[in-house]
Amino acid sequence: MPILKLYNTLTREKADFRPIDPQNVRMYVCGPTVYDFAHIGNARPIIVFDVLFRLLRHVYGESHVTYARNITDVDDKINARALRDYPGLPLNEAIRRVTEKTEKQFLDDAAVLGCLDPTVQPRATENIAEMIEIIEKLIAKGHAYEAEGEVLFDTTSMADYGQLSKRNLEEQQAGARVAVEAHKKNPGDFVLWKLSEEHEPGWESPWGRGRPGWHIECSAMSRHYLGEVFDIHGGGIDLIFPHHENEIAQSRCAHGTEVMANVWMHNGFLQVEGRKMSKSEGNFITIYELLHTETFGGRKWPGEVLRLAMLMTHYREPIDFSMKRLEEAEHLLSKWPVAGEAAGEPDPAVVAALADDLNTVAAIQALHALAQKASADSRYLGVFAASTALIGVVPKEIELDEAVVHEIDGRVRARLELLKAKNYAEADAIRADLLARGIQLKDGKDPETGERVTTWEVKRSQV
RNA sequence: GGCCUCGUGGCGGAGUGGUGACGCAGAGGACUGCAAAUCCUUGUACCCCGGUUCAAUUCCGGGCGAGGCCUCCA
Repeated sequence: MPILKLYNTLTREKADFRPIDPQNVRMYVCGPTVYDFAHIGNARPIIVFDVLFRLLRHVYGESHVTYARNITDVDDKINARALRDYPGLPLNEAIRRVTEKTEKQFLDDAAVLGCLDPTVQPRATENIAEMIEIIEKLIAKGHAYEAEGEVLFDTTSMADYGQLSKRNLEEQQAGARVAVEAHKKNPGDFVLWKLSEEHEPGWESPWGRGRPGWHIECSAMSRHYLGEVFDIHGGGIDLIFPHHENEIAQSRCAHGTEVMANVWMHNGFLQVEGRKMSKSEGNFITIYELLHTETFGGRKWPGEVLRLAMLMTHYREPIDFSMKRLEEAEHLLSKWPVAGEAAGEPDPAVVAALADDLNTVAAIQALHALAQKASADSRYLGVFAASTALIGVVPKEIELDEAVVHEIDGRVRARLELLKAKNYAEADAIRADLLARGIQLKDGKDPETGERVTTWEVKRSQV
């Protein structure tokens, strides 16, 4: 069994991964707030931690890994979006439409990107009771207080608050732009619960009808599904502060534990064509658009190409998401054989690369070498398939219906006849025509007879 | 202003106190009617300045530059 090495944001170093219980390795990843279609930046943690999930399952066994990824379906952004998109509907109905539609799209996107379903995908609204329970504990232990219709976490009540982000509260306050909110004891205190207006979504609680703050859901759901202390907690690098810092504060103070999760992992940011992706820059692009429309580079991109492009950079490095990168990924993928059924153990070089803090770059290189071997010798196809399954990038044979295959074969034969007659113009016209449809002809020689043998493959999906 | 991360060839990226990983792209060649595919060959790289050292891209210090967080954005 290979020993995984993982970089831990908590300690800022790479260390051997020792699960609390190898029979049940537990990982939590912050999932989407379902108010808008996921963009390509959101796809990164989904893909990166899917690879980790696959690796953990490989090392510890499929039934010995629990992966929880939440769906945040209560949030003021959702409320705002509901009001904007469905002004005629009662708010709760409008919210339901927004979250249902967005969640479905998210799950579709994740599937097309080749991600396995997490073991559990809890929704925030299904865990309100858990949240209330934790908040009650925090108040009882003196870590939280009520003020002006809110329950707030008292950051000064925790001696080592700020450990994850290495922030010191006093130093922060010196230069930071801190919104002055009089009801907070300290500027860094954050909301655990806030009262709702009549028309806003709300749940009954000891502090009145209200809704949870942003961070409490992850404390509640991770505890519910993984326990008070678990192995790995992941998410985007921007979540380190304040989100994860505050999750840690809530969970540790409520449960009286030394850590919330042993290993904290964060993926780097994504840029588009060298610039930060943002709506104001006009380079904001959703996964849906990449997969199903021609807005990026004037064409659609298959999910496995997006996935490979994403994994061609180490997860902690910033990634520049460009057309060139996608083309390179597609080119690479086109050289990989369609392997079919996995057979045997995956290539040790691929496993070793991934075991080293998810070095997908090295893994892909090892896969590429294996692909060349498998192309030349079909005995390696099973191992190749078993290995690509580890990163979840599977080269796909593009399905053509029989009539099309028959037609293409006929034209290939016609071309060979034309070549025998040295009618190059017409033969080349057939070749060019097929190429325009994405069919690449490959001429070879029969080693025995020396005669020309033509095979073909589909290069692009739009045939 | 505070804190964090990072600076290797056209691009993606390993790695090391002294012998130019590797992949992609590019170039040359073989093959081909011409291509493609395939095969072979090919790379004056380590942000700057000091210091340590026989020797630094690699260690130390200082700069410069890029990015991120501090505004419920992965």
